[in-house]
Amino acid sequence: MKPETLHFFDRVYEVVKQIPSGKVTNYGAIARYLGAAKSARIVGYAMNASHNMDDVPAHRVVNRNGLLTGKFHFDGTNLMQQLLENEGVEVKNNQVENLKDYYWDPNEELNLHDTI
DNA sequence: GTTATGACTAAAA
DNA sequence: TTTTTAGCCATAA
Repeated sequence: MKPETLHFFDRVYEVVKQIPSGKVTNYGAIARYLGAAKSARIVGYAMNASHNMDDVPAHRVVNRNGLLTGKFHFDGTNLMQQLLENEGVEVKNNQVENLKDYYWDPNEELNLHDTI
């Protein structure tokens, strides 16, 4: 298959969609999974455009520090935090507690990229 | 076509 | 230790 034919955004969405409930990941991990380790910013940019796609759980993607950087892009003031807490993720002051415990790495969990 | 920006990250001070 | 700088590359203007 030729992933190059797909836009970067679409690949990001496919990965984000596969994040299990109650788990979170960071932009760098997704970028690395797509083969662009140093282009984490593009992943975040893709998330910004993901608002049109309801299937993309953007709230499960946080920055490397576990900080909910995209919180202000959600409708509600603390909608992103509530969504995570609703899934069992402990969030405190816009930051995920025990991030290492909730962390989900596509490179570790998704050995194959046939899903796309 | 060139410039600016960003839901980031890693390295340097 | 914390703060700043630089790199990254796809959109937008």
